[in-house]
Amino acid sequence: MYTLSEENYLKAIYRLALGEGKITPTAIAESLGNNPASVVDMIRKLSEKQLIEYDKKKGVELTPQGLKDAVLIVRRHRLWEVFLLEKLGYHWDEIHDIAEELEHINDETLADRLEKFLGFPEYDPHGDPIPKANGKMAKPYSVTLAAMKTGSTCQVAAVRDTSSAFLQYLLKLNIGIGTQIQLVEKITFDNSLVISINGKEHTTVSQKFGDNILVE
Amino acid sequence: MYTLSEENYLKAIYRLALGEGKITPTAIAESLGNNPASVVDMIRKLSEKQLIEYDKKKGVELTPQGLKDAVLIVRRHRLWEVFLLEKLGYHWDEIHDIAEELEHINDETLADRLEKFLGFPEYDPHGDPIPKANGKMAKPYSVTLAAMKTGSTCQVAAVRDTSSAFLQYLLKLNIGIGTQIQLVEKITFDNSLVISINGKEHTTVSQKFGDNILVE
DNA sequence: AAATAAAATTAGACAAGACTAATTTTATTT
DNA sequence: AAATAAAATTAGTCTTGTCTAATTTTATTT
Repeated sequence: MYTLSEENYLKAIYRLALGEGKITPTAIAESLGNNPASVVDMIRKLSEKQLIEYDKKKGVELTPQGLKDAVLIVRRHRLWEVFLLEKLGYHWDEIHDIAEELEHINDETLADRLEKFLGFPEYDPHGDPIPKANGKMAKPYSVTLAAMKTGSTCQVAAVRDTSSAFLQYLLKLNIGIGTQIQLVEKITFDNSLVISINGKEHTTVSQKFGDNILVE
Repeated sequence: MYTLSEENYLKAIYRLALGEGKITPTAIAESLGNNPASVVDMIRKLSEKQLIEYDKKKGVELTPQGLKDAVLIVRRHRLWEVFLLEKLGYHWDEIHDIAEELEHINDETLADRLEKFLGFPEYDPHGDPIPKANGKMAKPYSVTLAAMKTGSTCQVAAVRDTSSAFLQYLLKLNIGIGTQIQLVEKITFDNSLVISINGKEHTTVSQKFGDNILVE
């Protein structure tokens, strides 16, 4: 299929496309930790391969083919995450980096077989929907904990940040997918959140924290 | 750990070291389908990293560290092959190339977890012994079908060639690990073998075929 | 609108790992 | 032992994907 780099660019562009606003070379560079000059080169390459279109006004956009390829990579990543957690017993803070490598293994039927073996999971261990073979997937969760009304109660549906720093912090706080959280108070000074985890003790977390928890 | 190329060289050298005779740059080049000039470069690189030693007289040898690393790659390859066959339902002619990619995924505990998940298999689907975490493994099978006495009966223990061309041929002949074969006759003209598969009809196969079947 | 800042782009360099062609070294014949 | 063949090595090139530094373009301030 494509080189490792090409796939990583496709994935980065796909992820950026989920947010709003146009996708600039600088944004891609930041997302991949690369230099913008390198990104310009790769934009040229992927454009020639008809996987993206680049227009100074509109920014970078995936073509239908590019989108299809990007979604396949995401599909593989998320399926492997389920495998690592459920079958091999990893914790959710350990699986991202390994899946980052596994996702590039390309075989006609591998993802489909893995999906079947795992029982056609809908969501990965971080709460992200797993694309089906046809590219369709459940709608991602989008409401953040920080956006909830004071006093309301919700359940953790997904995490935005999948860094092990964040996930280990959640582990320490006893928060996982499905954990019930009540938003007790918003501190107006710095938008900190006072929350109650599973009806237990009150804890204060930062706004950044609240922005990275998606609830339902 | 190492680059993809470095790992592939280590693996190739390991495989060649199982045979007899010294390991020359040319042999490595043939084994990887590379140019000898490229091999010379990599020999220099791996020597600097103390993974191999190269002496014109003795040829290439793995250092203790190089051997350890090579065995780990082989371990990962063979464990993934078991996974692909037993858990994902691939046939044995389809798994080699995928395992060739999976084997390079490096994680502290991945191979150990996979091994446990698979129930600590001793042999892979081609009959090759799977190295344990400490590097030890069962002795590989070494007696070829071609080396058997006329009239004797044996069981297929392993295959030397893991190309899908060979494995598909075996599939067509209904030969797998454990299949009983009787060596009915050796044709002296070209060393062809007349065999009886599972006590059934007689079939003639080439010497090359007989050299690639290991029996017990 | 001019000045300034930010973003995008170009030009040129570099490392890895492959190649070809030429040369040197080693091995094998005659 | 000389001639020849084979293997090993060197030298130089190429591609991929990155980088830095310099320049140009676009956006934002004042």
